[in-house]
Amino acid sequence: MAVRPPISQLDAHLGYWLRYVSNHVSHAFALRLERSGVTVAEWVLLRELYDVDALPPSRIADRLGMTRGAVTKLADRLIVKALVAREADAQDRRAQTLALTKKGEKLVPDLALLADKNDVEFFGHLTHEERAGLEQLLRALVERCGVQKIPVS
Amino acid sequence: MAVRPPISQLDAHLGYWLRYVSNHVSHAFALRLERSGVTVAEWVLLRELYDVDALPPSRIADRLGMTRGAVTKLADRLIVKALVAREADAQDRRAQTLALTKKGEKLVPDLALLADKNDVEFFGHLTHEERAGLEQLLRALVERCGVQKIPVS
DNA sequence: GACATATAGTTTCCTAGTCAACAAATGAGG
DNA sequence: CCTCATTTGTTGACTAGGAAACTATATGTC
Repeated sequence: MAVRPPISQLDAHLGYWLRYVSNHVSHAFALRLERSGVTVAEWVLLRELYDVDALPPSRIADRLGMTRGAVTKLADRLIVKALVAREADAQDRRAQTLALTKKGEKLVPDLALLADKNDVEFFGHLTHEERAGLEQLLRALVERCGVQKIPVS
Repeated sequence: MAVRPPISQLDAHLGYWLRYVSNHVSHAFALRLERSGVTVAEWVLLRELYDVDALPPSRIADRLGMTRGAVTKLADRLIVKALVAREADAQDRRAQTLALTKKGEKLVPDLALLADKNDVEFFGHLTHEERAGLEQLLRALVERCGVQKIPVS
């Protein structure tokens, strides 16, 4: 084999390790959610709606960092599952609003427990200092990147 | 609005922050790669082939944590771009092998520089200790999760 | 040797996004 | 008012991946 100029290894990058761990944590969480018939993106939307009465899809698209088209389809799926309801806006006839149904409202706290458990599974063994340090470091990185969206995938 | 039972916030989870940062780092890298007409998954495959003469698709699927079907398509795209070549295995007529073309071999070091730059953009401002600590923590997490795959997306 | 089983890669169907074109409604300027 | 630009949500074409069925070849057993 021809000798090739040496270049940096994939795993020489922090971005590599970050994605590695992040993928695993998310995948494990997706598996937990699976039994409830909900995807991670769906969970995030549901969780957003839990804290407020209702949100227009466009706001959700902004917050989740998705296109409006994607939110339309995401909402469609949640409506089919009867977890979310669409309502017309009284003032602006272009606009809508999405809100949790009773069923959705009931489900979200259970899913939140799954999220808690998942975090414990992966980070529970860290010391308090390690956890705090990691969170602070990640928050600082986000700060530096400017205002950003909720990671959905 | 009905008062709802309080539950944990999305951003109370380390997994949330991890994904948040990871998504941004990867997205920024994808933008850098874009000018070379290569996706992140394609980059990872190219980088894997750089260190060896050739690999069968099944090995690649294992290493990248993708299905063999996905590797077939990924390889197809790289072949169209003339960065990778398929070769039949002499011994086993089921098997193939993927290898970099001259063009691919030439491109990979450039892409490696992009990866380096991207990592500097996001983590360059950290102290040496912070970087080392983060990497060690992430490596330890991976260790705990067992042997895993290269994160591709 | 012949047949059952396993393996390598492909293909098809499905999911979940993006992007760009679109229709309907609003709002701002003349 | 009227018109033109903007905004809201939807749609359709496309991309990238997973799951499982499929084809061809190899292997192991009787």
